[in-house]
Amino acid sequence: MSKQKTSQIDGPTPKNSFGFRITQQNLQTAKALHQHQYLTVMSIEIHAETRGELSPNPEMDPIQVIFYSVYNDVPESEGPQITTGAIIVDKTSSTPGSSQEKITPHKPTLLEKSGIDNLVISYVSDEQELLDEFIQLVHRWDPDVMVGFEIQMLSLGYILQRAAHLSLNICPSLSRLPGTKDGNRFSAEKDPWGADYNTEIHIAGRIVLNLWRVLKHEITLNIYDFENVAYHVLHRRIPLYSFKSLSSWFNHRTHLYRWRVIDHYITRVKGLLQIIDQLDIIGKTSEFARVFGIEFYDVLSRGSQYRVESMMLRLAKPMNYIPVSPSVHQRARMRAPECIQLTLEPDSKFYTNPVVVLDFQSLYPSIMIAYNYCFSTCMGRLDLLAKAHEGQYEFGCTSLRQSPSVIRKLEDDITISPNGCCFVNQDVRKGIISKMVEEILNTRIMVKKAMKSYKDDKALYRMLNARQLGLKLIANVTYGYTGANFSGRMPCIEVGDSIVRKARESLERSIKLVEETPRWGARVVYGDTDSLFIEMKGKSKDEAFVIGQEIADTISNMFPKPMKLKFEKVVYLPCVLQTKKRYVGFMYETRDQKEPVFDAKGIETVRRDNCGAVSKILERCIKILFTSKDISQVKQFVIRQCQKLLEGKVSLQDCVFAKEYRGMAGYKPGACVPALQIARKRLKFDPRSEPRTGERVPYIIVYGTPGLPLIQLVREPRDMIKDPTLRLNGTYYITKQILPPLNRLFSLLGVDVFMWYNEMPKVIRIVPQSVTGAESKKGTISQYFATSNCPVCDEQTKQAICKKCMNDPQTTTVVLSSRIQHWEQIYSKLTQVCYTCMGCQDNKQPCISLDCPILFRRLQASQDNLRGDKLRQDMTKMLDF
DNA sequence: CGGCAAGCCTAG
DNA sequence: TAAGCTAGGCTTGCCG
Repeated sequence: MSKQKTSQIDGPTPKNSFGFRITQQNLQTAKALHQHQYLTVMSIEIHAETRGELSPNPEMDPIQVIFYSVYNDVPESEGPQITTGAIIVDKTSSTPGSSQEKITPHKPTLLEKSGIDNLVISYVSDEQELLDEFIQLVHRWDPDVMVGFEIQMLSLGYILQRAAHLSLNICPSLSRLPGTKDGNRFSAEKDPWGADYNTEIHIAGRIVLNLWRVLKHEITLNIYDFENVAYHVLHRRIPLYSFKSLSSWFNHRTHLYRWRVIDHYITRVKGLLQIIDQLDIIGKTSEFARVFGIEFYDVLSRGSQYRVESMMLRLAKPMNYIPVSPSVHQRARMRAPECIQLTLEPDSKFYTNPVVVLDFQSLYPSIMIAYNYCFSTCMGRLDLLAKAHEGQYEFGCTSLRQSPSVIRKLEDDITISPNGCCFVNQDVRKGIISKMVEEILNTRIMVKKAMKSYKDDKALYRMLNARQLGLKLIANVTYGYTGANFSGRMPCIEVGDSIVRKARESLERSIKLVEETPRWGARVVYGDTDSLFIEMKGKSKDEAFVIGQEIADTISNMFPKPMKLKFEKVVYLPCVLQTKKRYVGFMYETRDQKEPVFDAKGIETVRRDNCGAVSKILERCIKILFTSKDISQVKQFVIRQCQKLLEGKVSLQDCVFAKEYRGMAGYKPGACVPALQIARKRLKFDPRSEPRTGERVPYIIVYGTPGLPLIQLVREPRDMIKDPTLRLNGTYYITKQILPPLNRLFSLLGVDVFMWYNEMPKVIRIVPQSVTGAESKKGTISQYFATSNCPVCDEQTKQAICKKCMNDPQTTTVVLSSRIQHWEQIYSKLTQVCYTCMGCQDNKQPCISLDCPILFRRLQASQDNLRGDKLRQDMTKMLDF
């Protein structure tokens, strides 16, 4: 990687300080570099022999197989690109030492179907050999990047921990510098700070990626497990098996099920590489490394301060600048910021007139350039400067001294920011940040131009896009750097505040102009930091486009270059402004666009802290409202959905919440959060199953005794499958999750959504009058489900279980639990079949529906002791239940 | 019941 | 240890 990364910087008279010259030749070189990165990426997963329901534990469970897939990015003529294989411990393996062979599977049809072919399989006789073979494998391929989906508990981490358990430190042997101790480390279990972020694996000369963590920054998902990522990135549904199933299949004495295990992990190792390729992770990261001038791994592991500094210091050094490095104390003493961005309180309502959205293009960077705001041009606050004359005065987190003669000389070359800070003009001295940001923006424009002419060249286009993106990122965080308070290495409140204040002033001026120009007939209804939402009363969409452009041009002319109010070519028609930072609309980007795009900001449709049902229903409702403008249709839809929820006829997946787990140390004592609750529960059962810090932990809400705090109703989704007595808390989902967001929106139209629900005919739910003692706790089963028949004897009763059966608890228990067991069996079969079924893929949802012919047939086939009609009957019962 | 802190996630 | 920024809305549980 280092081969390609740098040399440009020292090249002959680069066009700008970062060495980007967008020339024909340059692009060709870049292209050549990007067609092949000459990188080798190896993905690794392991299978260990687990015990019961427990997760693999390196102190107990030996590794049975190491799976790998290697992507070798070289021109094709030089060899195959992807090699996939496994090293298997087989105690029966007669050959001492390892034997390598290219196997043709003995059951071709089965295996071909599963995609198991062309595997490089080697057998070893024990774990020790497995590790040796693995080390050799690594040296044979010599991968630049080693990756596992989760490398702390599984994959590479498990291998290292297991080796450590066997008193081996194989970290150095895996590295490219086997002799050195430096740079090879991994912390097995506990980490001095208790945080998991730092338990990373370092192997000298190789980059080790914990893929799910990388993906967290790459794409926005509700849950970051392999299956969900594969679904969203690769558009493939991949089944999830428990460790228990995998272990039992692997160890089955007939070896008949082993292929499933192999298939599972091979899908995974291959999938990892496909995900990396699909998202262009390696390409993008390398490109960022080049743009920022930092190392590959640092792009992923370090913050934006590091990036800004890398770019800024490269500019500063030749100019003989040294950055200040304030102490913690100095930083803490710095003045607090006095300005905040301007966020207007929106005129909250449903807009049927067109609303035009204008925003300043890269406002903060533009201000830095236009007004030459920078550390190196700031003279400090005017009041201090005037008083200070001889002595030192406060500046940023340090102090400044200017001789009066200098101040006097500069008097005519100073601009004063709206909050009273002085900056010298750019002919006196051009600010470093200003210069840096200017070059970044210019380069970005060049790159974007180049992208247009290379649309057909996928590799080059991707690279340019990555570069363009990197530049945009860095321009936007440069302001953050000046204001970085608590962690900042070089914050300067004067600079940061001036930028914010100027931005605020600019936006205010723009608003004023719009309101003072009656011929536009426009009214500003909302604005945030750099944007204006303008209602065009009585205007058509076309007129809105014309006037919008005119406003944008007029306002842009009021400001120095490169400040520009851009008509982002967005007209909303119609739209709803809910509150600050929350709005939705049908968006038109061009005048001739026929179908609008649904665009939502901040509301529940785009937030990950509610379940799928909430965002789906809300989005549907808004769409119905926008297209039909008929509230009764919305009402009808909402009521139907509520009924489905109450009847429990809703896909479990739509009711799953997932929130980030901060780690045991990440919560205040006494914190009461679902993710923490689940983590505690899992820890009690199996320390290895604790969610990773930063992991999004899924949960659902079930029914329970009335009065219980919500936290007691939190369950993991898989509990739902294991324990059929649990029922989704339809009431909670409706009244606490679905209706409130709907109501927030529709109350703006004077509609009370809760009324719809209250008036709705509901399923009769009979709650037992008295819940007494332990017996009822155990038997929560029937307390909250809709029936007026006794589930045991089927006699009519007003209670959950009729009096007769209540008096015969033993029979009741037996009847109920055996029925539960039966249902449970069918249900687990059902979900299993459904999740692996390819039949209704276009639905993109597991149907778990009786109407699915494929499901029904498969289920019937798997339950050969069941007659079709009986099965159907049972299934109906279960689904109702 | 209202006010408040903690927690989460988003806009810009 | 290393860590861009602030505003803002919303839920939940606790306290007076």
